Amino acid sequence: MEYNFREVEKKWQAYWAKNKTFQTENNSSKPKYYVLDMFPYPSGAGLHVGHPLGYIASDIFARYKRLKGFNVLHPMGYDSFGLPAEQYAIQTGQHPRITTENNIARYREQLDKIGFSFDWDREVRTSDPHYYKWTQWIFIQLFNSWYNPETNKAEPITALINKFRSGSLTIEGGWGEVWDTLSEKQQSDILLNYRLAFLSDTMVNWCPQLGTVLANEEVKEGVSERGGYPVERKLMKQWSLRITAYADRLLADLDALDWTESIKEAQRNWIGKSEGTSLKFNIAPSQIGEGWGDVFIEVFTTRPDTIFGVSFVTLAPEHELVEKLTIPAQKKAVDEYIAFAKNRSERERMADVKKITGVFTGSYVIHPFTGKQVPIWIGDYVLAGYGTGAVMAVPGHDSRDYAFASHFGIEKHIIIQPPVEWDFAEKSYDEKEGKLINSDFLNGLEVKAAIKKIISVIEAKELGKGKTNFRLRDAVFGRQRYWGEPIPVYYENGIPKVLNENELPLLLPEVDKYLPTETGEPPLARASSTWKKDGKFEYEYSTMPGWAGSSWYFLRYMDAHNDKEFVSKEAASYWQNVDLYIGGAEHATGHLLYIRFWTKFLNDLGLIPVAEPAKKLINQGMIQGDSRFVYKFYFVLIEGVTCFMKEPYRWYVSSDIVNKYQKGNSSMTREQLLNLIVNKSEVFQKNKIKDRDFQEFKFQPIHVDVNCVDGINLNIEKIKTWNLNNEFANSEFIMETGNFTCESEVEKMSKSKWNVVSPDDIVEQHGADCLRLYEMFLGPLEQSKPWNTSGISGVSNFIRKLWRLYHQSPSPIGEGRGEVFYVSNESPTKPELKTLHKTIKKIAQDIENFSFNTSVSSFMICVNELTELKCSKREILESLAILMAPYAPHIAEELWNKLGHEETITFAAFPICYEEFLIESSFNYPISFNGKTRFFQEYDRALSKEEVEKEVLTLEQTQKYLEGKTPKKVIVVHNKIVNIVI
RNA sequence: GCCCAGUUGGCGGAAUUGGUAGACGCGCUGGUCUCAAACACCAGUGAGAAAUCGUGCCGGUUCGACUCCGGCACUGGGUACCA
Repeated sequence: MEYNFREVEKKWQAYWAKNKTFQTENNSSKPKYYVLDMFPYPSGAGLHVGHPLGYIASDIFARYKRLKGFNVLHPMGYDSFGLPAEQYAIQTGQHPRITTENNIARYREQLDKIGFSFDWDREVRTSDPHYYKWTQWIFIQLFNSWYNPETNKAEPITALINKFRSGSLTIEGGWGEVWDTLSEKQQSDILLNYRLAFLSDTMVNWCPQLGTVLANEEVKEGVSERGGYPVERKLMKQWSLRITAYADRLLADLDALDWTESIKEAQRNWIGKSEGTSLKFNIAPSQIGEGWGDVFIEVFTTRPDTIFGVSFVTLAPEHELVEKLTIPAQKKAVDEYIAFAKNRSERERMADVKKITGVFTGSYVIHPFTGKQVPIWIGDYVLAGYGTGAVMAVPGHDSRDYAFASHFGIEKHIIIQPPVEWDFAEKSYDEKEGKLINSDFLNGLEVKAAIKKIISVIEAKELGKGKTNFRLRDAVFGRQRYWGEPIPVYYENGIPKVLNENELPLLLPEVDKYLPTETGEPPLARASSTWKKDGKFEYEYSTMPGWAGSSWYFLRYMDAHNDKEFVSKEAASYWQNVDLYIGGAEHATGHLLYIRFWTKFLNDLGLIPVAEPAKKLINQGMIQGDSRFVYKFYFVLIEGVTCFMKEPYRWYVSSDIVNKYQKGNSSMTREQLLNLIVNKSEVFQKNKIKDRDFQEFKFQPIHVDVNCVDGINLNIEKIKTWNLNNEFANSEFIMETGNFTCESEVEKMSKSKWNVVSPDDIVEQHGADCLRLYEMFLGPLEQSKPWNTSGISGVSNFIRKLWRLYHQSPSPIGEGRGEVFYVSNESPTKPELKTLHKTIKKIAQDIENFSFNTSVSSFMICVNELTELKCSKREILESLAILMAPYAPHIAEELWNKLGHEETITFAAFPICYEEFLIESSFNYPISFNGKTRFFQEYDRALSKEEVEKEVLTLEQTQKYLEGKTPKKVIVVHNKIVNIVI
């Protein structure tokens, strides 16, 4: 009987569920191993074949670790708060909870069919109140903490209050008061400057279409990552998290992580540490009016060595001194410019990065070393949020300053002699190489030495001091949306206060509509008037962003049902952190930074024993869609010619024909093309349309569902019933040969491009084991690749071949091969053992290296060889079943069962490779001449280098290639290669 | 612009430390089985008539380079004036 994957897979999935095979205990004598997948957002479209790629890889690894004797934690859950469900709710009125639950049910069904070894008893959903209670609880801890720069960690805010109270820390902001004499409001305002979760007026990314603010990571190229809506800068009172306090540690700890270099680089760039110095420029005395006091412009620069090259100073348009420094004559121009800069959206700014804009204030500063007057400009290439919002411009050695100076005709000074030829009329010299010139006391120094020297001078003269800046911004934490965790804050007399632990969770209230109120408040403001703290204080109306729940979920899996703590100390100390984390690289600077931040914070408070969430991270590549297009034929007939037909009627032309006409190889003329179409079309024939009747025509490629196409050949019957406004029902398909071919293109897999392939179809047709093996066989895990099912038959055949290996003759019972299960208890032969142990070695290596594609090949080779050897030895076949189990668990379980085992294969012992079976007595040396292999010669492995050399030179073939010459040199690498140099 | 990854037959890809380039699979070609087809099985398959040539291009190191070094091109991803 042939292998019946449908029956077998269903049977074992039911077995695993019933016996809770993958349920994991929090204590065990076995060593622990934690394998985690980035959990999915359950979208309405369901899983496509790209999703399971990482899940299959992690599942193989988890199953492998179980076979290796580890206590494996391998959970799954859902990141179930998010925009799509809410957008759907706005459109349909259906509560996002319902949509989300339906979507989760569908995801679960799809996941179950693939045979993953998840411990579903630990499932988490971020939108579940039992879960978000603890997300809120962590927020409260953030609110109640500050970052102590002395101990370099987060500490309770009460410690800070004590410092203020005792006077060991001065209260900043010119309060100069005794703490206890300050009002509650004043105290609250001061503390908000320290709390790790704080409320402040910040420039935020406001997305009007989504009606919410977005984090920097959620904005791509000036538009929202989800939906692609324009984003603008806006000053708003917002909850933020002080991630910048952790910038240094987030950067430094990257080095020790076993993550891909590209992700670490992305994080390093995002954090963007730059070391430089601050520097004061005094305002020229002539500018200073009455009552100005001690006014100066402070700039931040990483190139203090270029101080003598400064030819102007630029302020950001938002800089606080702009108004003061603008002279009356320039006021109009400056006001206009600031208005212009303000109204430019982020997208516009990015779109014309090259466009240089700015305006002169009319004022000057005094150069701190030369004493000369330096003009003050305003330019929006200077960002208010970075450094001090002011720069010293050195056009000769900074390309942005160069562009600005060139545009406005400001002088440029050359103060570094480039070590290479340089045309300063062309561009600035930005490199940190070369000797200083025209720079007074810095002359003759190399750049690096000059930087050192100037900083010491600046510090000695108290003009500024060494300073580090980060590109990383604090993370905006509030969203003006409904479907998220309520922020556990209420306002008492305008003072934000957090709830007590026993008041959690603060449940998401019911609302009549999921839209902002008429007054522009977030949807939570629609909650009933009784939704108030103690019936009187208003709650915060913002909810948390999508990344809140995912920033700590790896901890909840350790102790998913704990209603006393977010995770128990015992569970956290047993599981520590994730040993292997698999997910997409798109989370490089978002999720992966936040989860590290929260982990460090919880670690600082002593709540968990680790400071990093995941030791090893693997990024699976994206599976792209392979889209198919058909060419639609549009035409205009010349005047007077009419074509009668039932409306609507359409023509599609096979791509091979269109390409012959279009691809510029002129293998088909316009007449030939039209003739062909006219001849093949019944309608044109009936209406006696001729090629000359066409005034003009064109072909337009339109997407068709890839599921209606076999390779590139369109299934015409299928497409006619494909329900896209009945587009294809009443149509003619013009083709030359028997096949109607489509165009193809690799694009992102998306519903709108009709190139989505669901894993369900593959599982239905070929089985889960086949899907698992095929997704792995496709190529290296980390590489992106288009989905293409053309090779799936190879894997499908392999599974059948594997099955037959356990059923092959000599069977004492059945007649034909593959009829009856049969293994023999005889001792295996040497070649059989060699094949097995070679495979054990390879598979173990491959799994450890996450090279799953090559292990599938090895299995194929193994099965091919054993089939060839007609092997039916129990000793071999049992080991093979275990080897296969992580990859193709269903068939492995079935074979294991037939081999007579009552228990699941999950906890069998991974076979051990014995090298002695791999040793061969001889080696087939490749004999090469000048590095090119020409022939082979077999010698005993014990033969020495010298003996091999002697033997090779006597060979007839060697003489042939030597052509009578004496070899210059003969290299023999023992049991590797012989190379003869002529 | 900057950063990262990649470029190997018709296709997906393999080659573990510099040592047989193209494993394995798809596709294709021929054959066996069949009334026929599908399935299955067997054989062949980088190019070239051959000598030889071949891992994006140019150069280097080496007895020997897909692998190391220098330069360039292209593709994909990230980032966007961060002083």
